[in-house]
Amino acid sequence: MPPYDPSAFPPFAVTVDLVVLTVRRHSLCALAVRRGEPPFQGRWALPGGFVRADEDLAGAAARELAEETGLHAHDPADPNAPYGAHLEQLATYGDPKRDPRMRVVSVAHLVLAPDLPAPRAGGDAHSARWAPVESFLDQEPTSAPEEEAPAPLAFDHAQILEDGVERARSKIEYSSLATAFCPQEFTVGELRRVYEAVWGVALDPRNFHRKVTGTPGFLVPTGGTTTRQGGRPAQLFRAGGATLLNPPMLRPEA
Amino acid sequence: MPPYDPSAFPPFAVTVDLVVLTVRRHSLCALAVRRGEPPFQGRWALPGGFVRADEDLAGAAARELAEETGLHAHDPADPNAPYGAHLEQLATYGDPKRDPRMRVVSVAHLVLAPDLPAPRAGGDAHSARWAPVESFLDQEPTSAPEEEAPAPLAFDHAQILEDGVERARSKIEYSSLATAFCPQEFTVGELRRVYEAVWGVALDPRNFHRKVTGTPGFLVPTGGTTTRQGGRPAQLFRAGGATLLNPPMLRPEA
DNA sequence: GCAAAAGTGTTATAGGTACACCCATGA
DNA sequence: TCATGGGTGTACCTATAACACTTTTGC
Repeated sequence: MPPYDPSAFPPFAVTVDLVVLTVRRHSLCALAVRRGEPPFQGRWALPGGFVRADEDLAGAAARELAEETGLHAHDPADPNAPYGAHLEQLATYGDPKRDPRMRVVSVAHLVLAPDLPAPRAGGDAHSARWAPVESFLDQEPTSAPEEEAPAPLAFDHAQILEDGVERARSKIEYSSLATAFCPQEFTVGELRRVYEAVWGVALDPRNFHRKVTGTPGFLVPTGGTTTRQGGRPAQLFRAGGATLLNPPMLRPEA
Repeated sequence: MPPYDPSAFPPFAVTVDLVVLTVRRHSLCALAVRRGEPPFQGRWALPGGFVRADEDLAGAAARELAEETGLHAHDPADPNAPYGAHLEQLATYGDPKRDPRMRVVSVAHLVLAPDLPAPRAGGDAHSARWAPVESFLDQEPTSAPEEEAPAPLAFDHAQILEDGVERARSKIEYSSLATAFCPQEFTVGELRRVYEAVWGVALDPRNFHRKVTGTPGFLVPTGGTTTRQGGRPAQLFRAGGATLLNPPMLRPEA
């Protein structure tokens, strides 16, 4: 690396973009915001913004998350921190032509959040929405046009979203991350519906129950029960300390 | 995102750093280069350099790899491309203070290569070396000081190397990436020694043989045999087309 | 013959799938 | 009483771990 010489390297803008996922009404949904300025004015895009001069990448992502949703991110380094959404770095996108204005490198982050109150974005409810991830990804006119399918996402955001969804799908296999989609206390059935929504499959409720309650460190019973799903009261659980599941959850094959 | 206004965002330098791993003499080794200029002059660091104005991130990583080692990266999008090292994006490091000179965001990449002829770096053999990854990571004086243990790596490169090693260790579990450490044709025993070196464990040769030859798409026999390891001649294999292994290889627990 | 590495067979056991069956609540 | 979801028991099957044993070379 050469000594400090500002003319020796080209200047870049660095942004963070957020893939914010949640499970609503049995379906995996992503947060999108409507762009107010060109390029791609009026199109949907992932939330994000410039990294400031004095903040690190995770900090910028957490700040953008709070500004766009009111969520605050959980800091895994501090287990006593208040409850918060899971945030992790996803990947970095730096094609020279990805932004027509200038050279922008975007460090994408993945956020997993429980089902939320309505999103807010600068107070304008029309400029932020949750939508099923397929509505952003299935852009070929395979079936009847649905009103759910907006124009393709701006920039390379469809690719970023697809990478984030795939990360989430694979990571809930071998980690306890699926609990990040649940409220603090949840039932085994609610957790199962998270897996079913993220993977897009049906799971056997009986084997699922045995498996998650038998995996050490995954779930700890709170002692309470709930009947909010109807039927027999279900035990309530919190996420246990384990982050890596052994044995892992197995995603059914195609 | 605000409209184009160069004063609205701080300028960053963007670099790529490379975690280049190989297996030599039954041990997982990383490539390091000696820094010629401050900061950290004379210390070992990961190879890397600035991203140019017109190249994308993977292209910059492939260029640096060729410049520092003579290796060229395999393009997974073109299976007919000539044999080459595996290259993938690892993670991005952007702490505001990670480089004392200026704000630098580094997009780290992971390279897996077969055992190589001696490294070269600008023709100066003294400025590049392979060393076991533990010699860079075990920086506490746990045992007798070895000549193998140089000063800690410059910048945050010890963290980057550790992340790269962990990525390699986990990825050979469920993908066929371990073959990237082998020459084009290799024996089951050679592949087993790769797993043993990367994981730092001993594996049962008999069960290993059954498992890798029984996993569809992992290995294809070339028909040839070799006796270069001594003992009974062993069949030679090439990497099969499969990238995801099903069932996965299981890393023995602690 | 002997050492060394390759490769096969066999057995015990853990974990998964499928599904019959019972439990506790609200309507 | 019935519908709904929660939860347990059990039989079958697949994959793995452990290890005895045979094969084919070099020396």
